[in-house]
Amino acid sequence: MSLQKHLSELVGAAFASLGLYAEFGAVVPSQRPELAQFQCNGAMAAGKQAGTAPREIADGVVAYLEKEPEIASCSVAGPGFINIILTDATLAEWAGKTNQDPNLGFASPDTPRTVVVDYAGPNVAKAMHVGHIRATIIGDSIARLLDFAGEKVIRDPHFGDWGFQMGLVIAAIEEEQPDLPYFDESAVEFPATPPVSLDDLQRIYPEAAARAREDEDFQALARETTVALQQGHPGYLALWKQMKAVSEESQRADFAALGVNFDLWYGESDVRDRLTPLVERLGATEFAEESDGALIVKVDEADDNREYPPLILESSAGGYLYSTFDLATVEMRVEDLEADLILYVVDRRQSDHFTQVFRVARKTGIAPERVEMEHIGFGTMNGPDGKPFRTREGGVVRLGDLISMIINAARERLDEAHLAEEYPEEERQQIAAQVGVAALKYGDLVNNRSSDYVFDLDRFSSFEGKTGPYLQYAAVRIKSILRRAADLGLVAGPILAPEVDAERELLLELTQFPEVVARSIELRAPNHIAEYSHTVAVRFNRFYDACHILSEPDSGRQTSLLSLASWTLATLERLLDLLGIQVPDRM
RNA sequence: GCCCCCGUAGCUCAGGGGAUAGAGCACCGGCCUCCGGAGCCGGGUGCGCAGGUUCGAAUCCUGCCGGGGGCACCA
Repeated sequence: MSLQKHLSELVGAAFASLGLYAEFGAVVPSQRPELAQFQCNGAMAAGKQAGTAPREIADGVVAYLEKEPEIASCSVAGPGFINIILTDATLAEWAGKTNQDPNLGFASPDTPRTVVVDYAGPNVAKAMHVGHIRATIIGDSIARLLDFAGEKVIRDPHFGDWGFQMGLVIAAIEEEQPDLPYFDESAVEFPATPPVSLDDLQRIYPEAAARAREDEDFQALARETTVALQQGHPGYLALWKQMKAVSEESQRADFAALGVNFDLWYGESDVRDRLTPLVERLGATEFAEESDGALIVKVDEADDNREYPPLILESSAGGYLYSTFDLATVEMRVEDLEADLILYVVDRRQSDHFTQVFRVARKTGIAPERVEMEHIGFGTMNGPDGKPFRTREGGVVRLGDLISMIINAARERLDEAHLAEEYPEEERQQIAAQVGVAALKYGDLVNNRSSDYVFDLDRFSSFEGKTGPYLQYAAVRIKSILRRAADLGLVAGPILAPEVDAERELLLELTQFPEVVARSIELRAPNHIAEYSHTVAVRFNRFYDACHILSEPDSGRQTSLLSLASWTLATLERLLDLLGIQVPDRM
């Protein structure tokens, strides 16, 4: 139970004592900190419903609350705002309860759900690029949030490895090097090493894609190649496996650099055995029909204000496209993984695609009613010019390059600031990596996920302002105090009633942790965590300035302040962990 | 053409139907016998425009203007 929930129940009881719904008692942090700590706005709504003057109701609530020992003062303001200030003893009591709780006051659900988080979405045949950064970072944070909240989380990168892009690349390679054994119908053995490097693929794929747009013959060839692969052509399959291995190697490196892990390592191809049976089954239902040589399912619904394109089950060439992969993947996640909720952390430009998939999955029974599916869309990462982030030459920036870029920037900032100068080189580089990744992740996650944002290397890697490095620095400073305190033999003690404003405000801020986490999960919005972590750091810095722990003469108070500092650190580290950011021990 | 998203301070961005709309940067001024000053304190005439709903709107609805995106065999 959080302090805010506890208060809401208390105020709810006050409303109930007046014969009104307890729900009106919902309490939120005060918007006017100089007036109160918490406020309840329920009197206005209650007044309207009961046909009574809001202030009259508020007066009644206040009269009830004034008798509560936890409440120091309580008053009505404006049209019927109820302002509440708690006694310092109550704050200390709640601090004591939350401080030692590993979940920092957050209560897990009674019945965890199985949640599949589908994010990152790398493609075979190319290295990850900036377009994957948000999917990876946001998806990872959402998975961490759900995991912290006690859900059973299954992280799945969902490789794009079975579609038309594979046919394109294979067809292009076949044309370039037709003598390779993969293309020899009679071959039964294939080379152990791939005929192409990742750099080759980086070149071949865009070229082939561009050519297919203009060259109808090549396009048809690539489609046929895709179908052949999907139908199990041995040579194509062997080549495909090798290309997959080549790109996975670089993708694993990128994920490792970002500190992102998955529970599964599945792609479209992992449901390939489900494709034909699924299409045959749906093809026999009233939902499917033939159109322009393709097998489609219409997805329009009665109260739509627009027309949707149909979902394509099977292309006119006889191959399967990503909608079919996604449907089969839903089926797999429902049947094999027993998912209750599937989250797709994918660029919001694909919202029509997910509308199609969700509707078809629902109406064909692939996704039973109990299974929820959500598209968690996000906006684009732009460059300083406001257009999608590119290299100076106008090319696509590889994710690995972006990561190196920001780690180098972090290293430069550390050197400039003469931080970590006396540490071993290995540790300095390790710190630079942690700081760089923090800069990248925080710079992304602090934005509302559905809006576009501007990637600014210098700003993100700065130690000043609302940045990842600033938060790491704040946490490191607390660690430093705790280390020094330990050296002096000081042990954290019970949290006493706060005496100064900065101390009280920090304490109050820390009690908001459960609400912020809950809201962040509900909205699938890590930016609330990011904003809150900054607020906590700012509150701590004020406290740090106002309360000097190590020189505090009163030992009871000193150990209380120490506890507050360690509670802050625990909160900050947890918040940053939810964003996928690590805090070095020193920097 | 139809549909979706966005428009908030000089800049980059938050903002949950509630009071006086916030943060960071930048700029100006203070604070170092003290735990890491990469800190703290102070400095602000901003919700694209016009209507509507509501006791109350940046938030919900309608229209307009401006920007971005999407519209079946790519993912």
